[in-house]
Amino acid sequence: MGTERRSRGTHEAALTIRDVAERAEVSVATVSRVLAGNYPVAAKTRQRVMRAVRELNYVVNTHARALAGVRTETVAFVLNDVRGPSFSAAAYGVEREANQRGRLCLICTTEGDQERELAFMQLMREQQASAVILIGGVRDDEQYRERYTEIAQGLHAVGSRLVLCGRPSLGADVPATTVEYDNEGGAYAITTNLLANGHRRILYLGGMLEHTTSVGRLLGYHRALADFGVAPDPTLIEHGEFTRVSGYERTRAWLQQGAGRFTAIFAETDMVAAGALAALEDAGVRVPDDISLVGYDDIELASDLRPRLTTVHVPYEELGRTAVRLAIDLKEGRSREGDQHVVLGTHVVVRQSVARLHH
Amino acid sequence: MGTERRSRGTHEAALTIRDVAERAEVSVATVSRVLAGNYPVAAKTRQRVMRAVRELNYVVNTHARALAGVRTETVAFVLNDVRGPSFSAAAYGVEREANQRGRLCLICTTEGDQERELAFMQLMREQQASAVILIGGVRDDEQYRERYTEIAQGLHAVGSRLVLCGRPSLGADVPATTVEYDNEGGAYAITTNLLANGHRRILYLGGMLEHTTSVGRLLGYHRALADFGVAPDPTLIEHGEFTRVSGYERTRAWLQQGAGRFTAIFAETDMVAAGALAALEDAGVRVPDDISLVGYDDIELASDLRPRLTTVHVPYEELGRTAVRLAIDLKEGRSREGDQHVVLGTHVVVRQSVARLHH
DNA sequence: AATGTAACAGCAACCGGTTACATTGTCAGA
DNA sequence: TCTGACAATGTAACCGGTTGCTGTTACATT
Repeated sequence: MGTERRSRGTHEAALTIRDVAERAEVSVATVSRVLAGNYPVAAKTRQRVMRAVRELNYVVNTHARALAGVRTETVAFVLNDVRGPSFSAAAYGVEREANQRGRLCLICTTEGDQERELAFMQLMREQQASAVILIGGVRDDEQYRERYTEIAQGLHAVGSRLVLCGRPSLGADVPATTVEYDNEGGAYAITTNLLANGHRRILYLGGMLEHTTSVGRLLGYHRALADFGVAPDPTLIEHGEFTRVSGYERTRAWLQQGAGRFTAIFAETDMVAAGALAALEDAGVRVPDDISLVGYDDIELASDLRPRLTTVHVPYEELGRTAVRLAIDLKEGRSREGDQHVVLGTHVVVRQSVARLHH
Repeated sequence: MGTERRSRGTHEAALTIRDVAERAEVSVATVSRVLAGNYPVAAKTRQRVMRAVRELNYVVNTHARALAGVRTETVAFVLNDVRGPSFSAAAYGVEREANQRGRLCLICTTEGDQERELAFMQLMREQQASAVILIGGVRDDEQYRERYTEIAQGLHAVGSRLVLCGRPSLGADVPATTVEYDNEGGAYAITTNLLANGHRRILYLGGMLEHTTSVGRLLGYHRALADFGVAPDPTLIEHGEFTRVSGYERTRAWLQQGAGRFTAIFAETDMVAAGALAALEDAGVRVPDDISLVGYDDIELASDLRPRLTTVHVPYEELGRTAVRLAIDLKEGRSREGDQHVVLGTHVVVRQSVARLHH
C-alpha cells in the first residue's frame, strides 16, 4: 500500500480529492460536499477539510468535475480581428460580461476565414462550451450553410447556445438568437444631417453587401434621400473593403476622375473615413470647407482626426454584453432559441467634419 | 434494454463513443483508435467507424478525453484591457500563434485588478491550461507575492507553464520565463534623437514605476542625457497614468505653470502623446514649431495625428507570438523554466513631430 | 429506557473517454 | 497440417470527480 495510486506516465502524481480526504480523515464524498458547499456538513468536519485543502494547495480538476456532470460555464466568441477598434470593444464587452457572471471566456479570431470559424465551433462542441457568440458578417453559400447547420445542431445537442451579432440567422434549421445595432436608423440619421446641411450629391463609400451591416446602412442612406425627395445616383455608390487603405484609394480615384460630382462623403466606417480624409488632405481638399465627410462607428480615432469626425455612435461594448446576457438567458431556459432578436440603438455624434452648403 | 443508458438529469442523452461503436459494430476501443489515428486499424473497419461518426454527427468529449490523460492544449492569457491598441496587438499575436499551433485560447481582462488576475490563474489550474501568459505590469507587495507564489506553484504542479510579458519574474520561488521588448534602448534612441536636434530640456511624461516598462524607458532617457553631457532635471520628470486624459491634463498643467521650461516632450506612450498634443493644440502651441513631441509604442494612431508622431516602434504582435512559442517550448521540455528571458528589439520611427531647435 | 427523527458521513455507481493487456485471426514457413 | 509471428480487435481498468442511496450517530420526545 502507499505507492499504489501513482499515475502511469512520467508525470508527477496529480493531487486528487482522495489525498485531501486521506489527510482530513474523511471520505471523498465529504470533501466533495464541503467544496461544493450546498450540502450540510458539520462545522468541525468542514474545517478539517478546508485545512487539508489549504495545506495541500489543492484545486478541483475541471475535467473530472465536468465529466461528473458539473460544467464550468464557458463563453466562446469568434471575431475577425481583435485589433479593430470596434471589434475589440465588442470583445471587451463579451469578456467583461462573461467574467462578471463567472464564466470563462474562449476567443478565436478568423481574419475572415470561415473555415476557421467552423473549426472553432466544432472545437467548442468538444469543449461543451455553454455559449458560442459569432460576431461579424458571413458569406453564405450552399456548402457553407450545410456544414454550418450540422455543426450548429451539434452544438445545440451538447447544450451550447448560439448567439449571432451583426449577422442574419441562417435558415430555419438553426433558429438563432441575434443582436444587432440599428444600422439603418443610424445611417438614416446621419444622411439626414448631411441633407439638412444642403448636401445633395453624397458619395457613398460602402462595404460589401454580404455584411448585413452594409445592407442596413445603405438602406438608411436611401431612405433619407427619399424622404428629402432626392433621387439616388447609383454611380455615387461604391462597395469595397472596410479598411483605411480602401478609403484612401477609393477617395483618391474619385478625386481624380469624379471631382465635382459630390459635395460630401458618407464613409460606411470611421476607418474608411480616416482613409478618405488622408486622401483629401493629400489632394489639398479642405474638410469640411470643400467637402464634408461623415463616418460610422464612433471609434476613438474619430475624435482624434482633424477635423474631428461627425459620425454615428455604435454601442459595441454593449453589443458584446448583450450577446452574453442573451446566451445565458438561453442557457438557463429563460428564452427560447430564435425568439430573441435585439436591436441596439445608435445616434449621430455631431463634430466638425460637416459644413453647411450654400448654393 | 435500450433505454438503459440515459443520463440522470433532465438533459438529453449525450452522444458517446459507445453509440458510435454500436452503430459501426466494433468495440469502443476501436473507435477511439480510429479517432486518434495513431494506431493500426484495418481500412475497412476504419471506414465503417468514420461512417458511423459522420452519420451520428459525433464529436469527442474533451473533458472525458482530458480525464483519460489526453489534454487539449490550451493557452490562457491575461491583460488589462483588450481595447488598448498595444495590448490588443499583443492579444492578437497570442491568439494567432496559439491558434496556428492548434491551441485553444482563453482570455481574461483585469482592468488592473490583480485579484482578478490571481483568480483567473487559479481557474487555469482547475482547467489544467497548458500555458498561462501574463501581460503588463504588477504591483508587488508582500501579500500579493505570497498568493502569487502559491498559485504559480500550483500551476506548475498541474503542468501549466507560466510566461510573463513586460513584467519581472517575482522571486526565485517561481522561476518564470519572460519576454520583454527593449524599453531602455528605444527610449535611449528617441531621446538621442531629440538631443541631436538640439533639445536639452525635455519634459518627461512617464508612467508609474511599478511597471518595468516605465522603469526601462526612464532609464534610457537618463542614459541618453548622460551621453550628451546633459544634467537631468528631476523636476521635469512626471509619473502618471498611461492614458490620453492623463497626457492632456498633465500637459495643460505644465503649460500653465511651467511653460518655457522645456522645448520638447517625451510621452512614455503614444496615448499620452495624443493627449499632450490635444492640450498643446488647445493652448495654441504649435507642434513641432514651438514644442517638439515624441511618443512610444507606434500604435496606429501615431500616424493619424497631425503632425504625425515621431515615436518608437514596439513589436507588440511579436511579443504575443513569442510568449506562446516560449510557453510551448517550455511545455514540451525544450527549455527550462527561468532559463529564457527574451528581449525584442525596438526602433525609432521618425515622422513630423520633432523640429530642430536653433539656439 | 425505548423510539423517532434529522443531521451527517460513507459506499459505490456513474460520467465518457484511453490504453495496457489479452484474445482472436491470418498467413508464411517448416 | 502445424506452428510461430504479427496484425487487428476486444476487455476492462483506469482518469478524478459527483451524488443517490444507505448506514450511523446524536439528540429530542414520550
